[in-house]
Amino acid sequence: MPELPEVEGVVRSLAPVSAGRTILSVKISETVLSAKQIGKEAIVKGITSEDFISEMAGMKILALSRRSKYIYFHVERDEEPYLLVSHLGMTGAWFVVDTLDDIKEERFRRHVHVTFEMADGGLLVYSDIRRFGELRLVKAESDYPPLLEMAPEPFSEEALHHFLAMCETPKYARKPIKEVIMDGHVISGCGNIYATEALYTMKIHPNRSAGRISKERKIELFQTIVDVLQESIRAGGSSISDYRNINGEAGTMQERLKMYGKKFCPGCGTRTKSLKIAGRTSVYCPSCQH
DNA sequence: AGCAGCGTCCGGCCGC
DNA sequence: TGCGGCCGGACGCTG
Repeated sequence: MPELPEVEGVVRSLAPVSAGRTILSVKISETVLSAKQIGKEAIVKGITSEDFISEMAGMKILALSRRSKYIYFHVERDEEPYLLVSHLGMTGAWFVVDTLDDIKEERFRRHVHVTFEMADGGLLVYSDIRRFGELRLVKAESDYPPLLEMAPEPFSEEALHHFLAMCETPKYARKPIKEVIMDGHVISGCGNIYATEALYTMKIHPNRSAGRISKERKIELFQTIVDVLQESIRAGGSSISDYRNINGEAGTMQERLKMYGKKFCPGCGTRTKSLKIAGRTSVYCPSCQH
């Protein structure tokens, strides 16, 4: 389940082996081709398969960056810049290999959906077991408004003020704090794992209304989220279920998690509880979190 | 106009 | 061993 730290790890490992290379041609899996043919938006979004294939041919990858949980491939063709935006969804993964057989893990090898054949011979491969991910080619972020509506990067200077201001709007003030911090319009890149961890560290019940937390505590909560995201980046991300970086390496952050997926509170030993908030499982300690 | 709530995209896994 | 139900980021649509 890639959240910001996992996506950061992908960008860091993918950039050095893909930047500077040129895409010769593109292959899309039969699964995706037929899904798109019957009108579904399958992985390659906002464009027909044929157009994606012809648009991507000849693209040179200039650089990679991360924005929230999105990977941005900065590309150009005939000196015209484009952005190839990649979201990993639940189970997306990138590989740089010579042949598909080099993808060692069978479950990824079985679900290869987009293969970019590079001019220098290698392959840049997108695999996605559940197909919740997406690839979207745009001229610029403004071509796809949701990209402009994302909260600032959590490590940027304006992120804290953005968070505090959003908490005070009528839309968010009465919502559960967990729903608020997981909303990409409020904080970028904080998914279920890190929201769960930060609320546990802060001893805040996930269902508490955002408006019923003092400004001081909200500032501390924000800093806790930033800290846990940075700790996870340093640890190479959390390898829960299907996340690997492009070298097939698993991160170690999952070993440092204190509440996500736990049956008992590591602090007091109380059996944890779980409730649904905004459709997502939210684990907490009923004794420590209020 | 803006928002809440639901549908959508799926394979894997769990429990019966 | 077979199978129905559940899970989940984030957008898009509906009412």
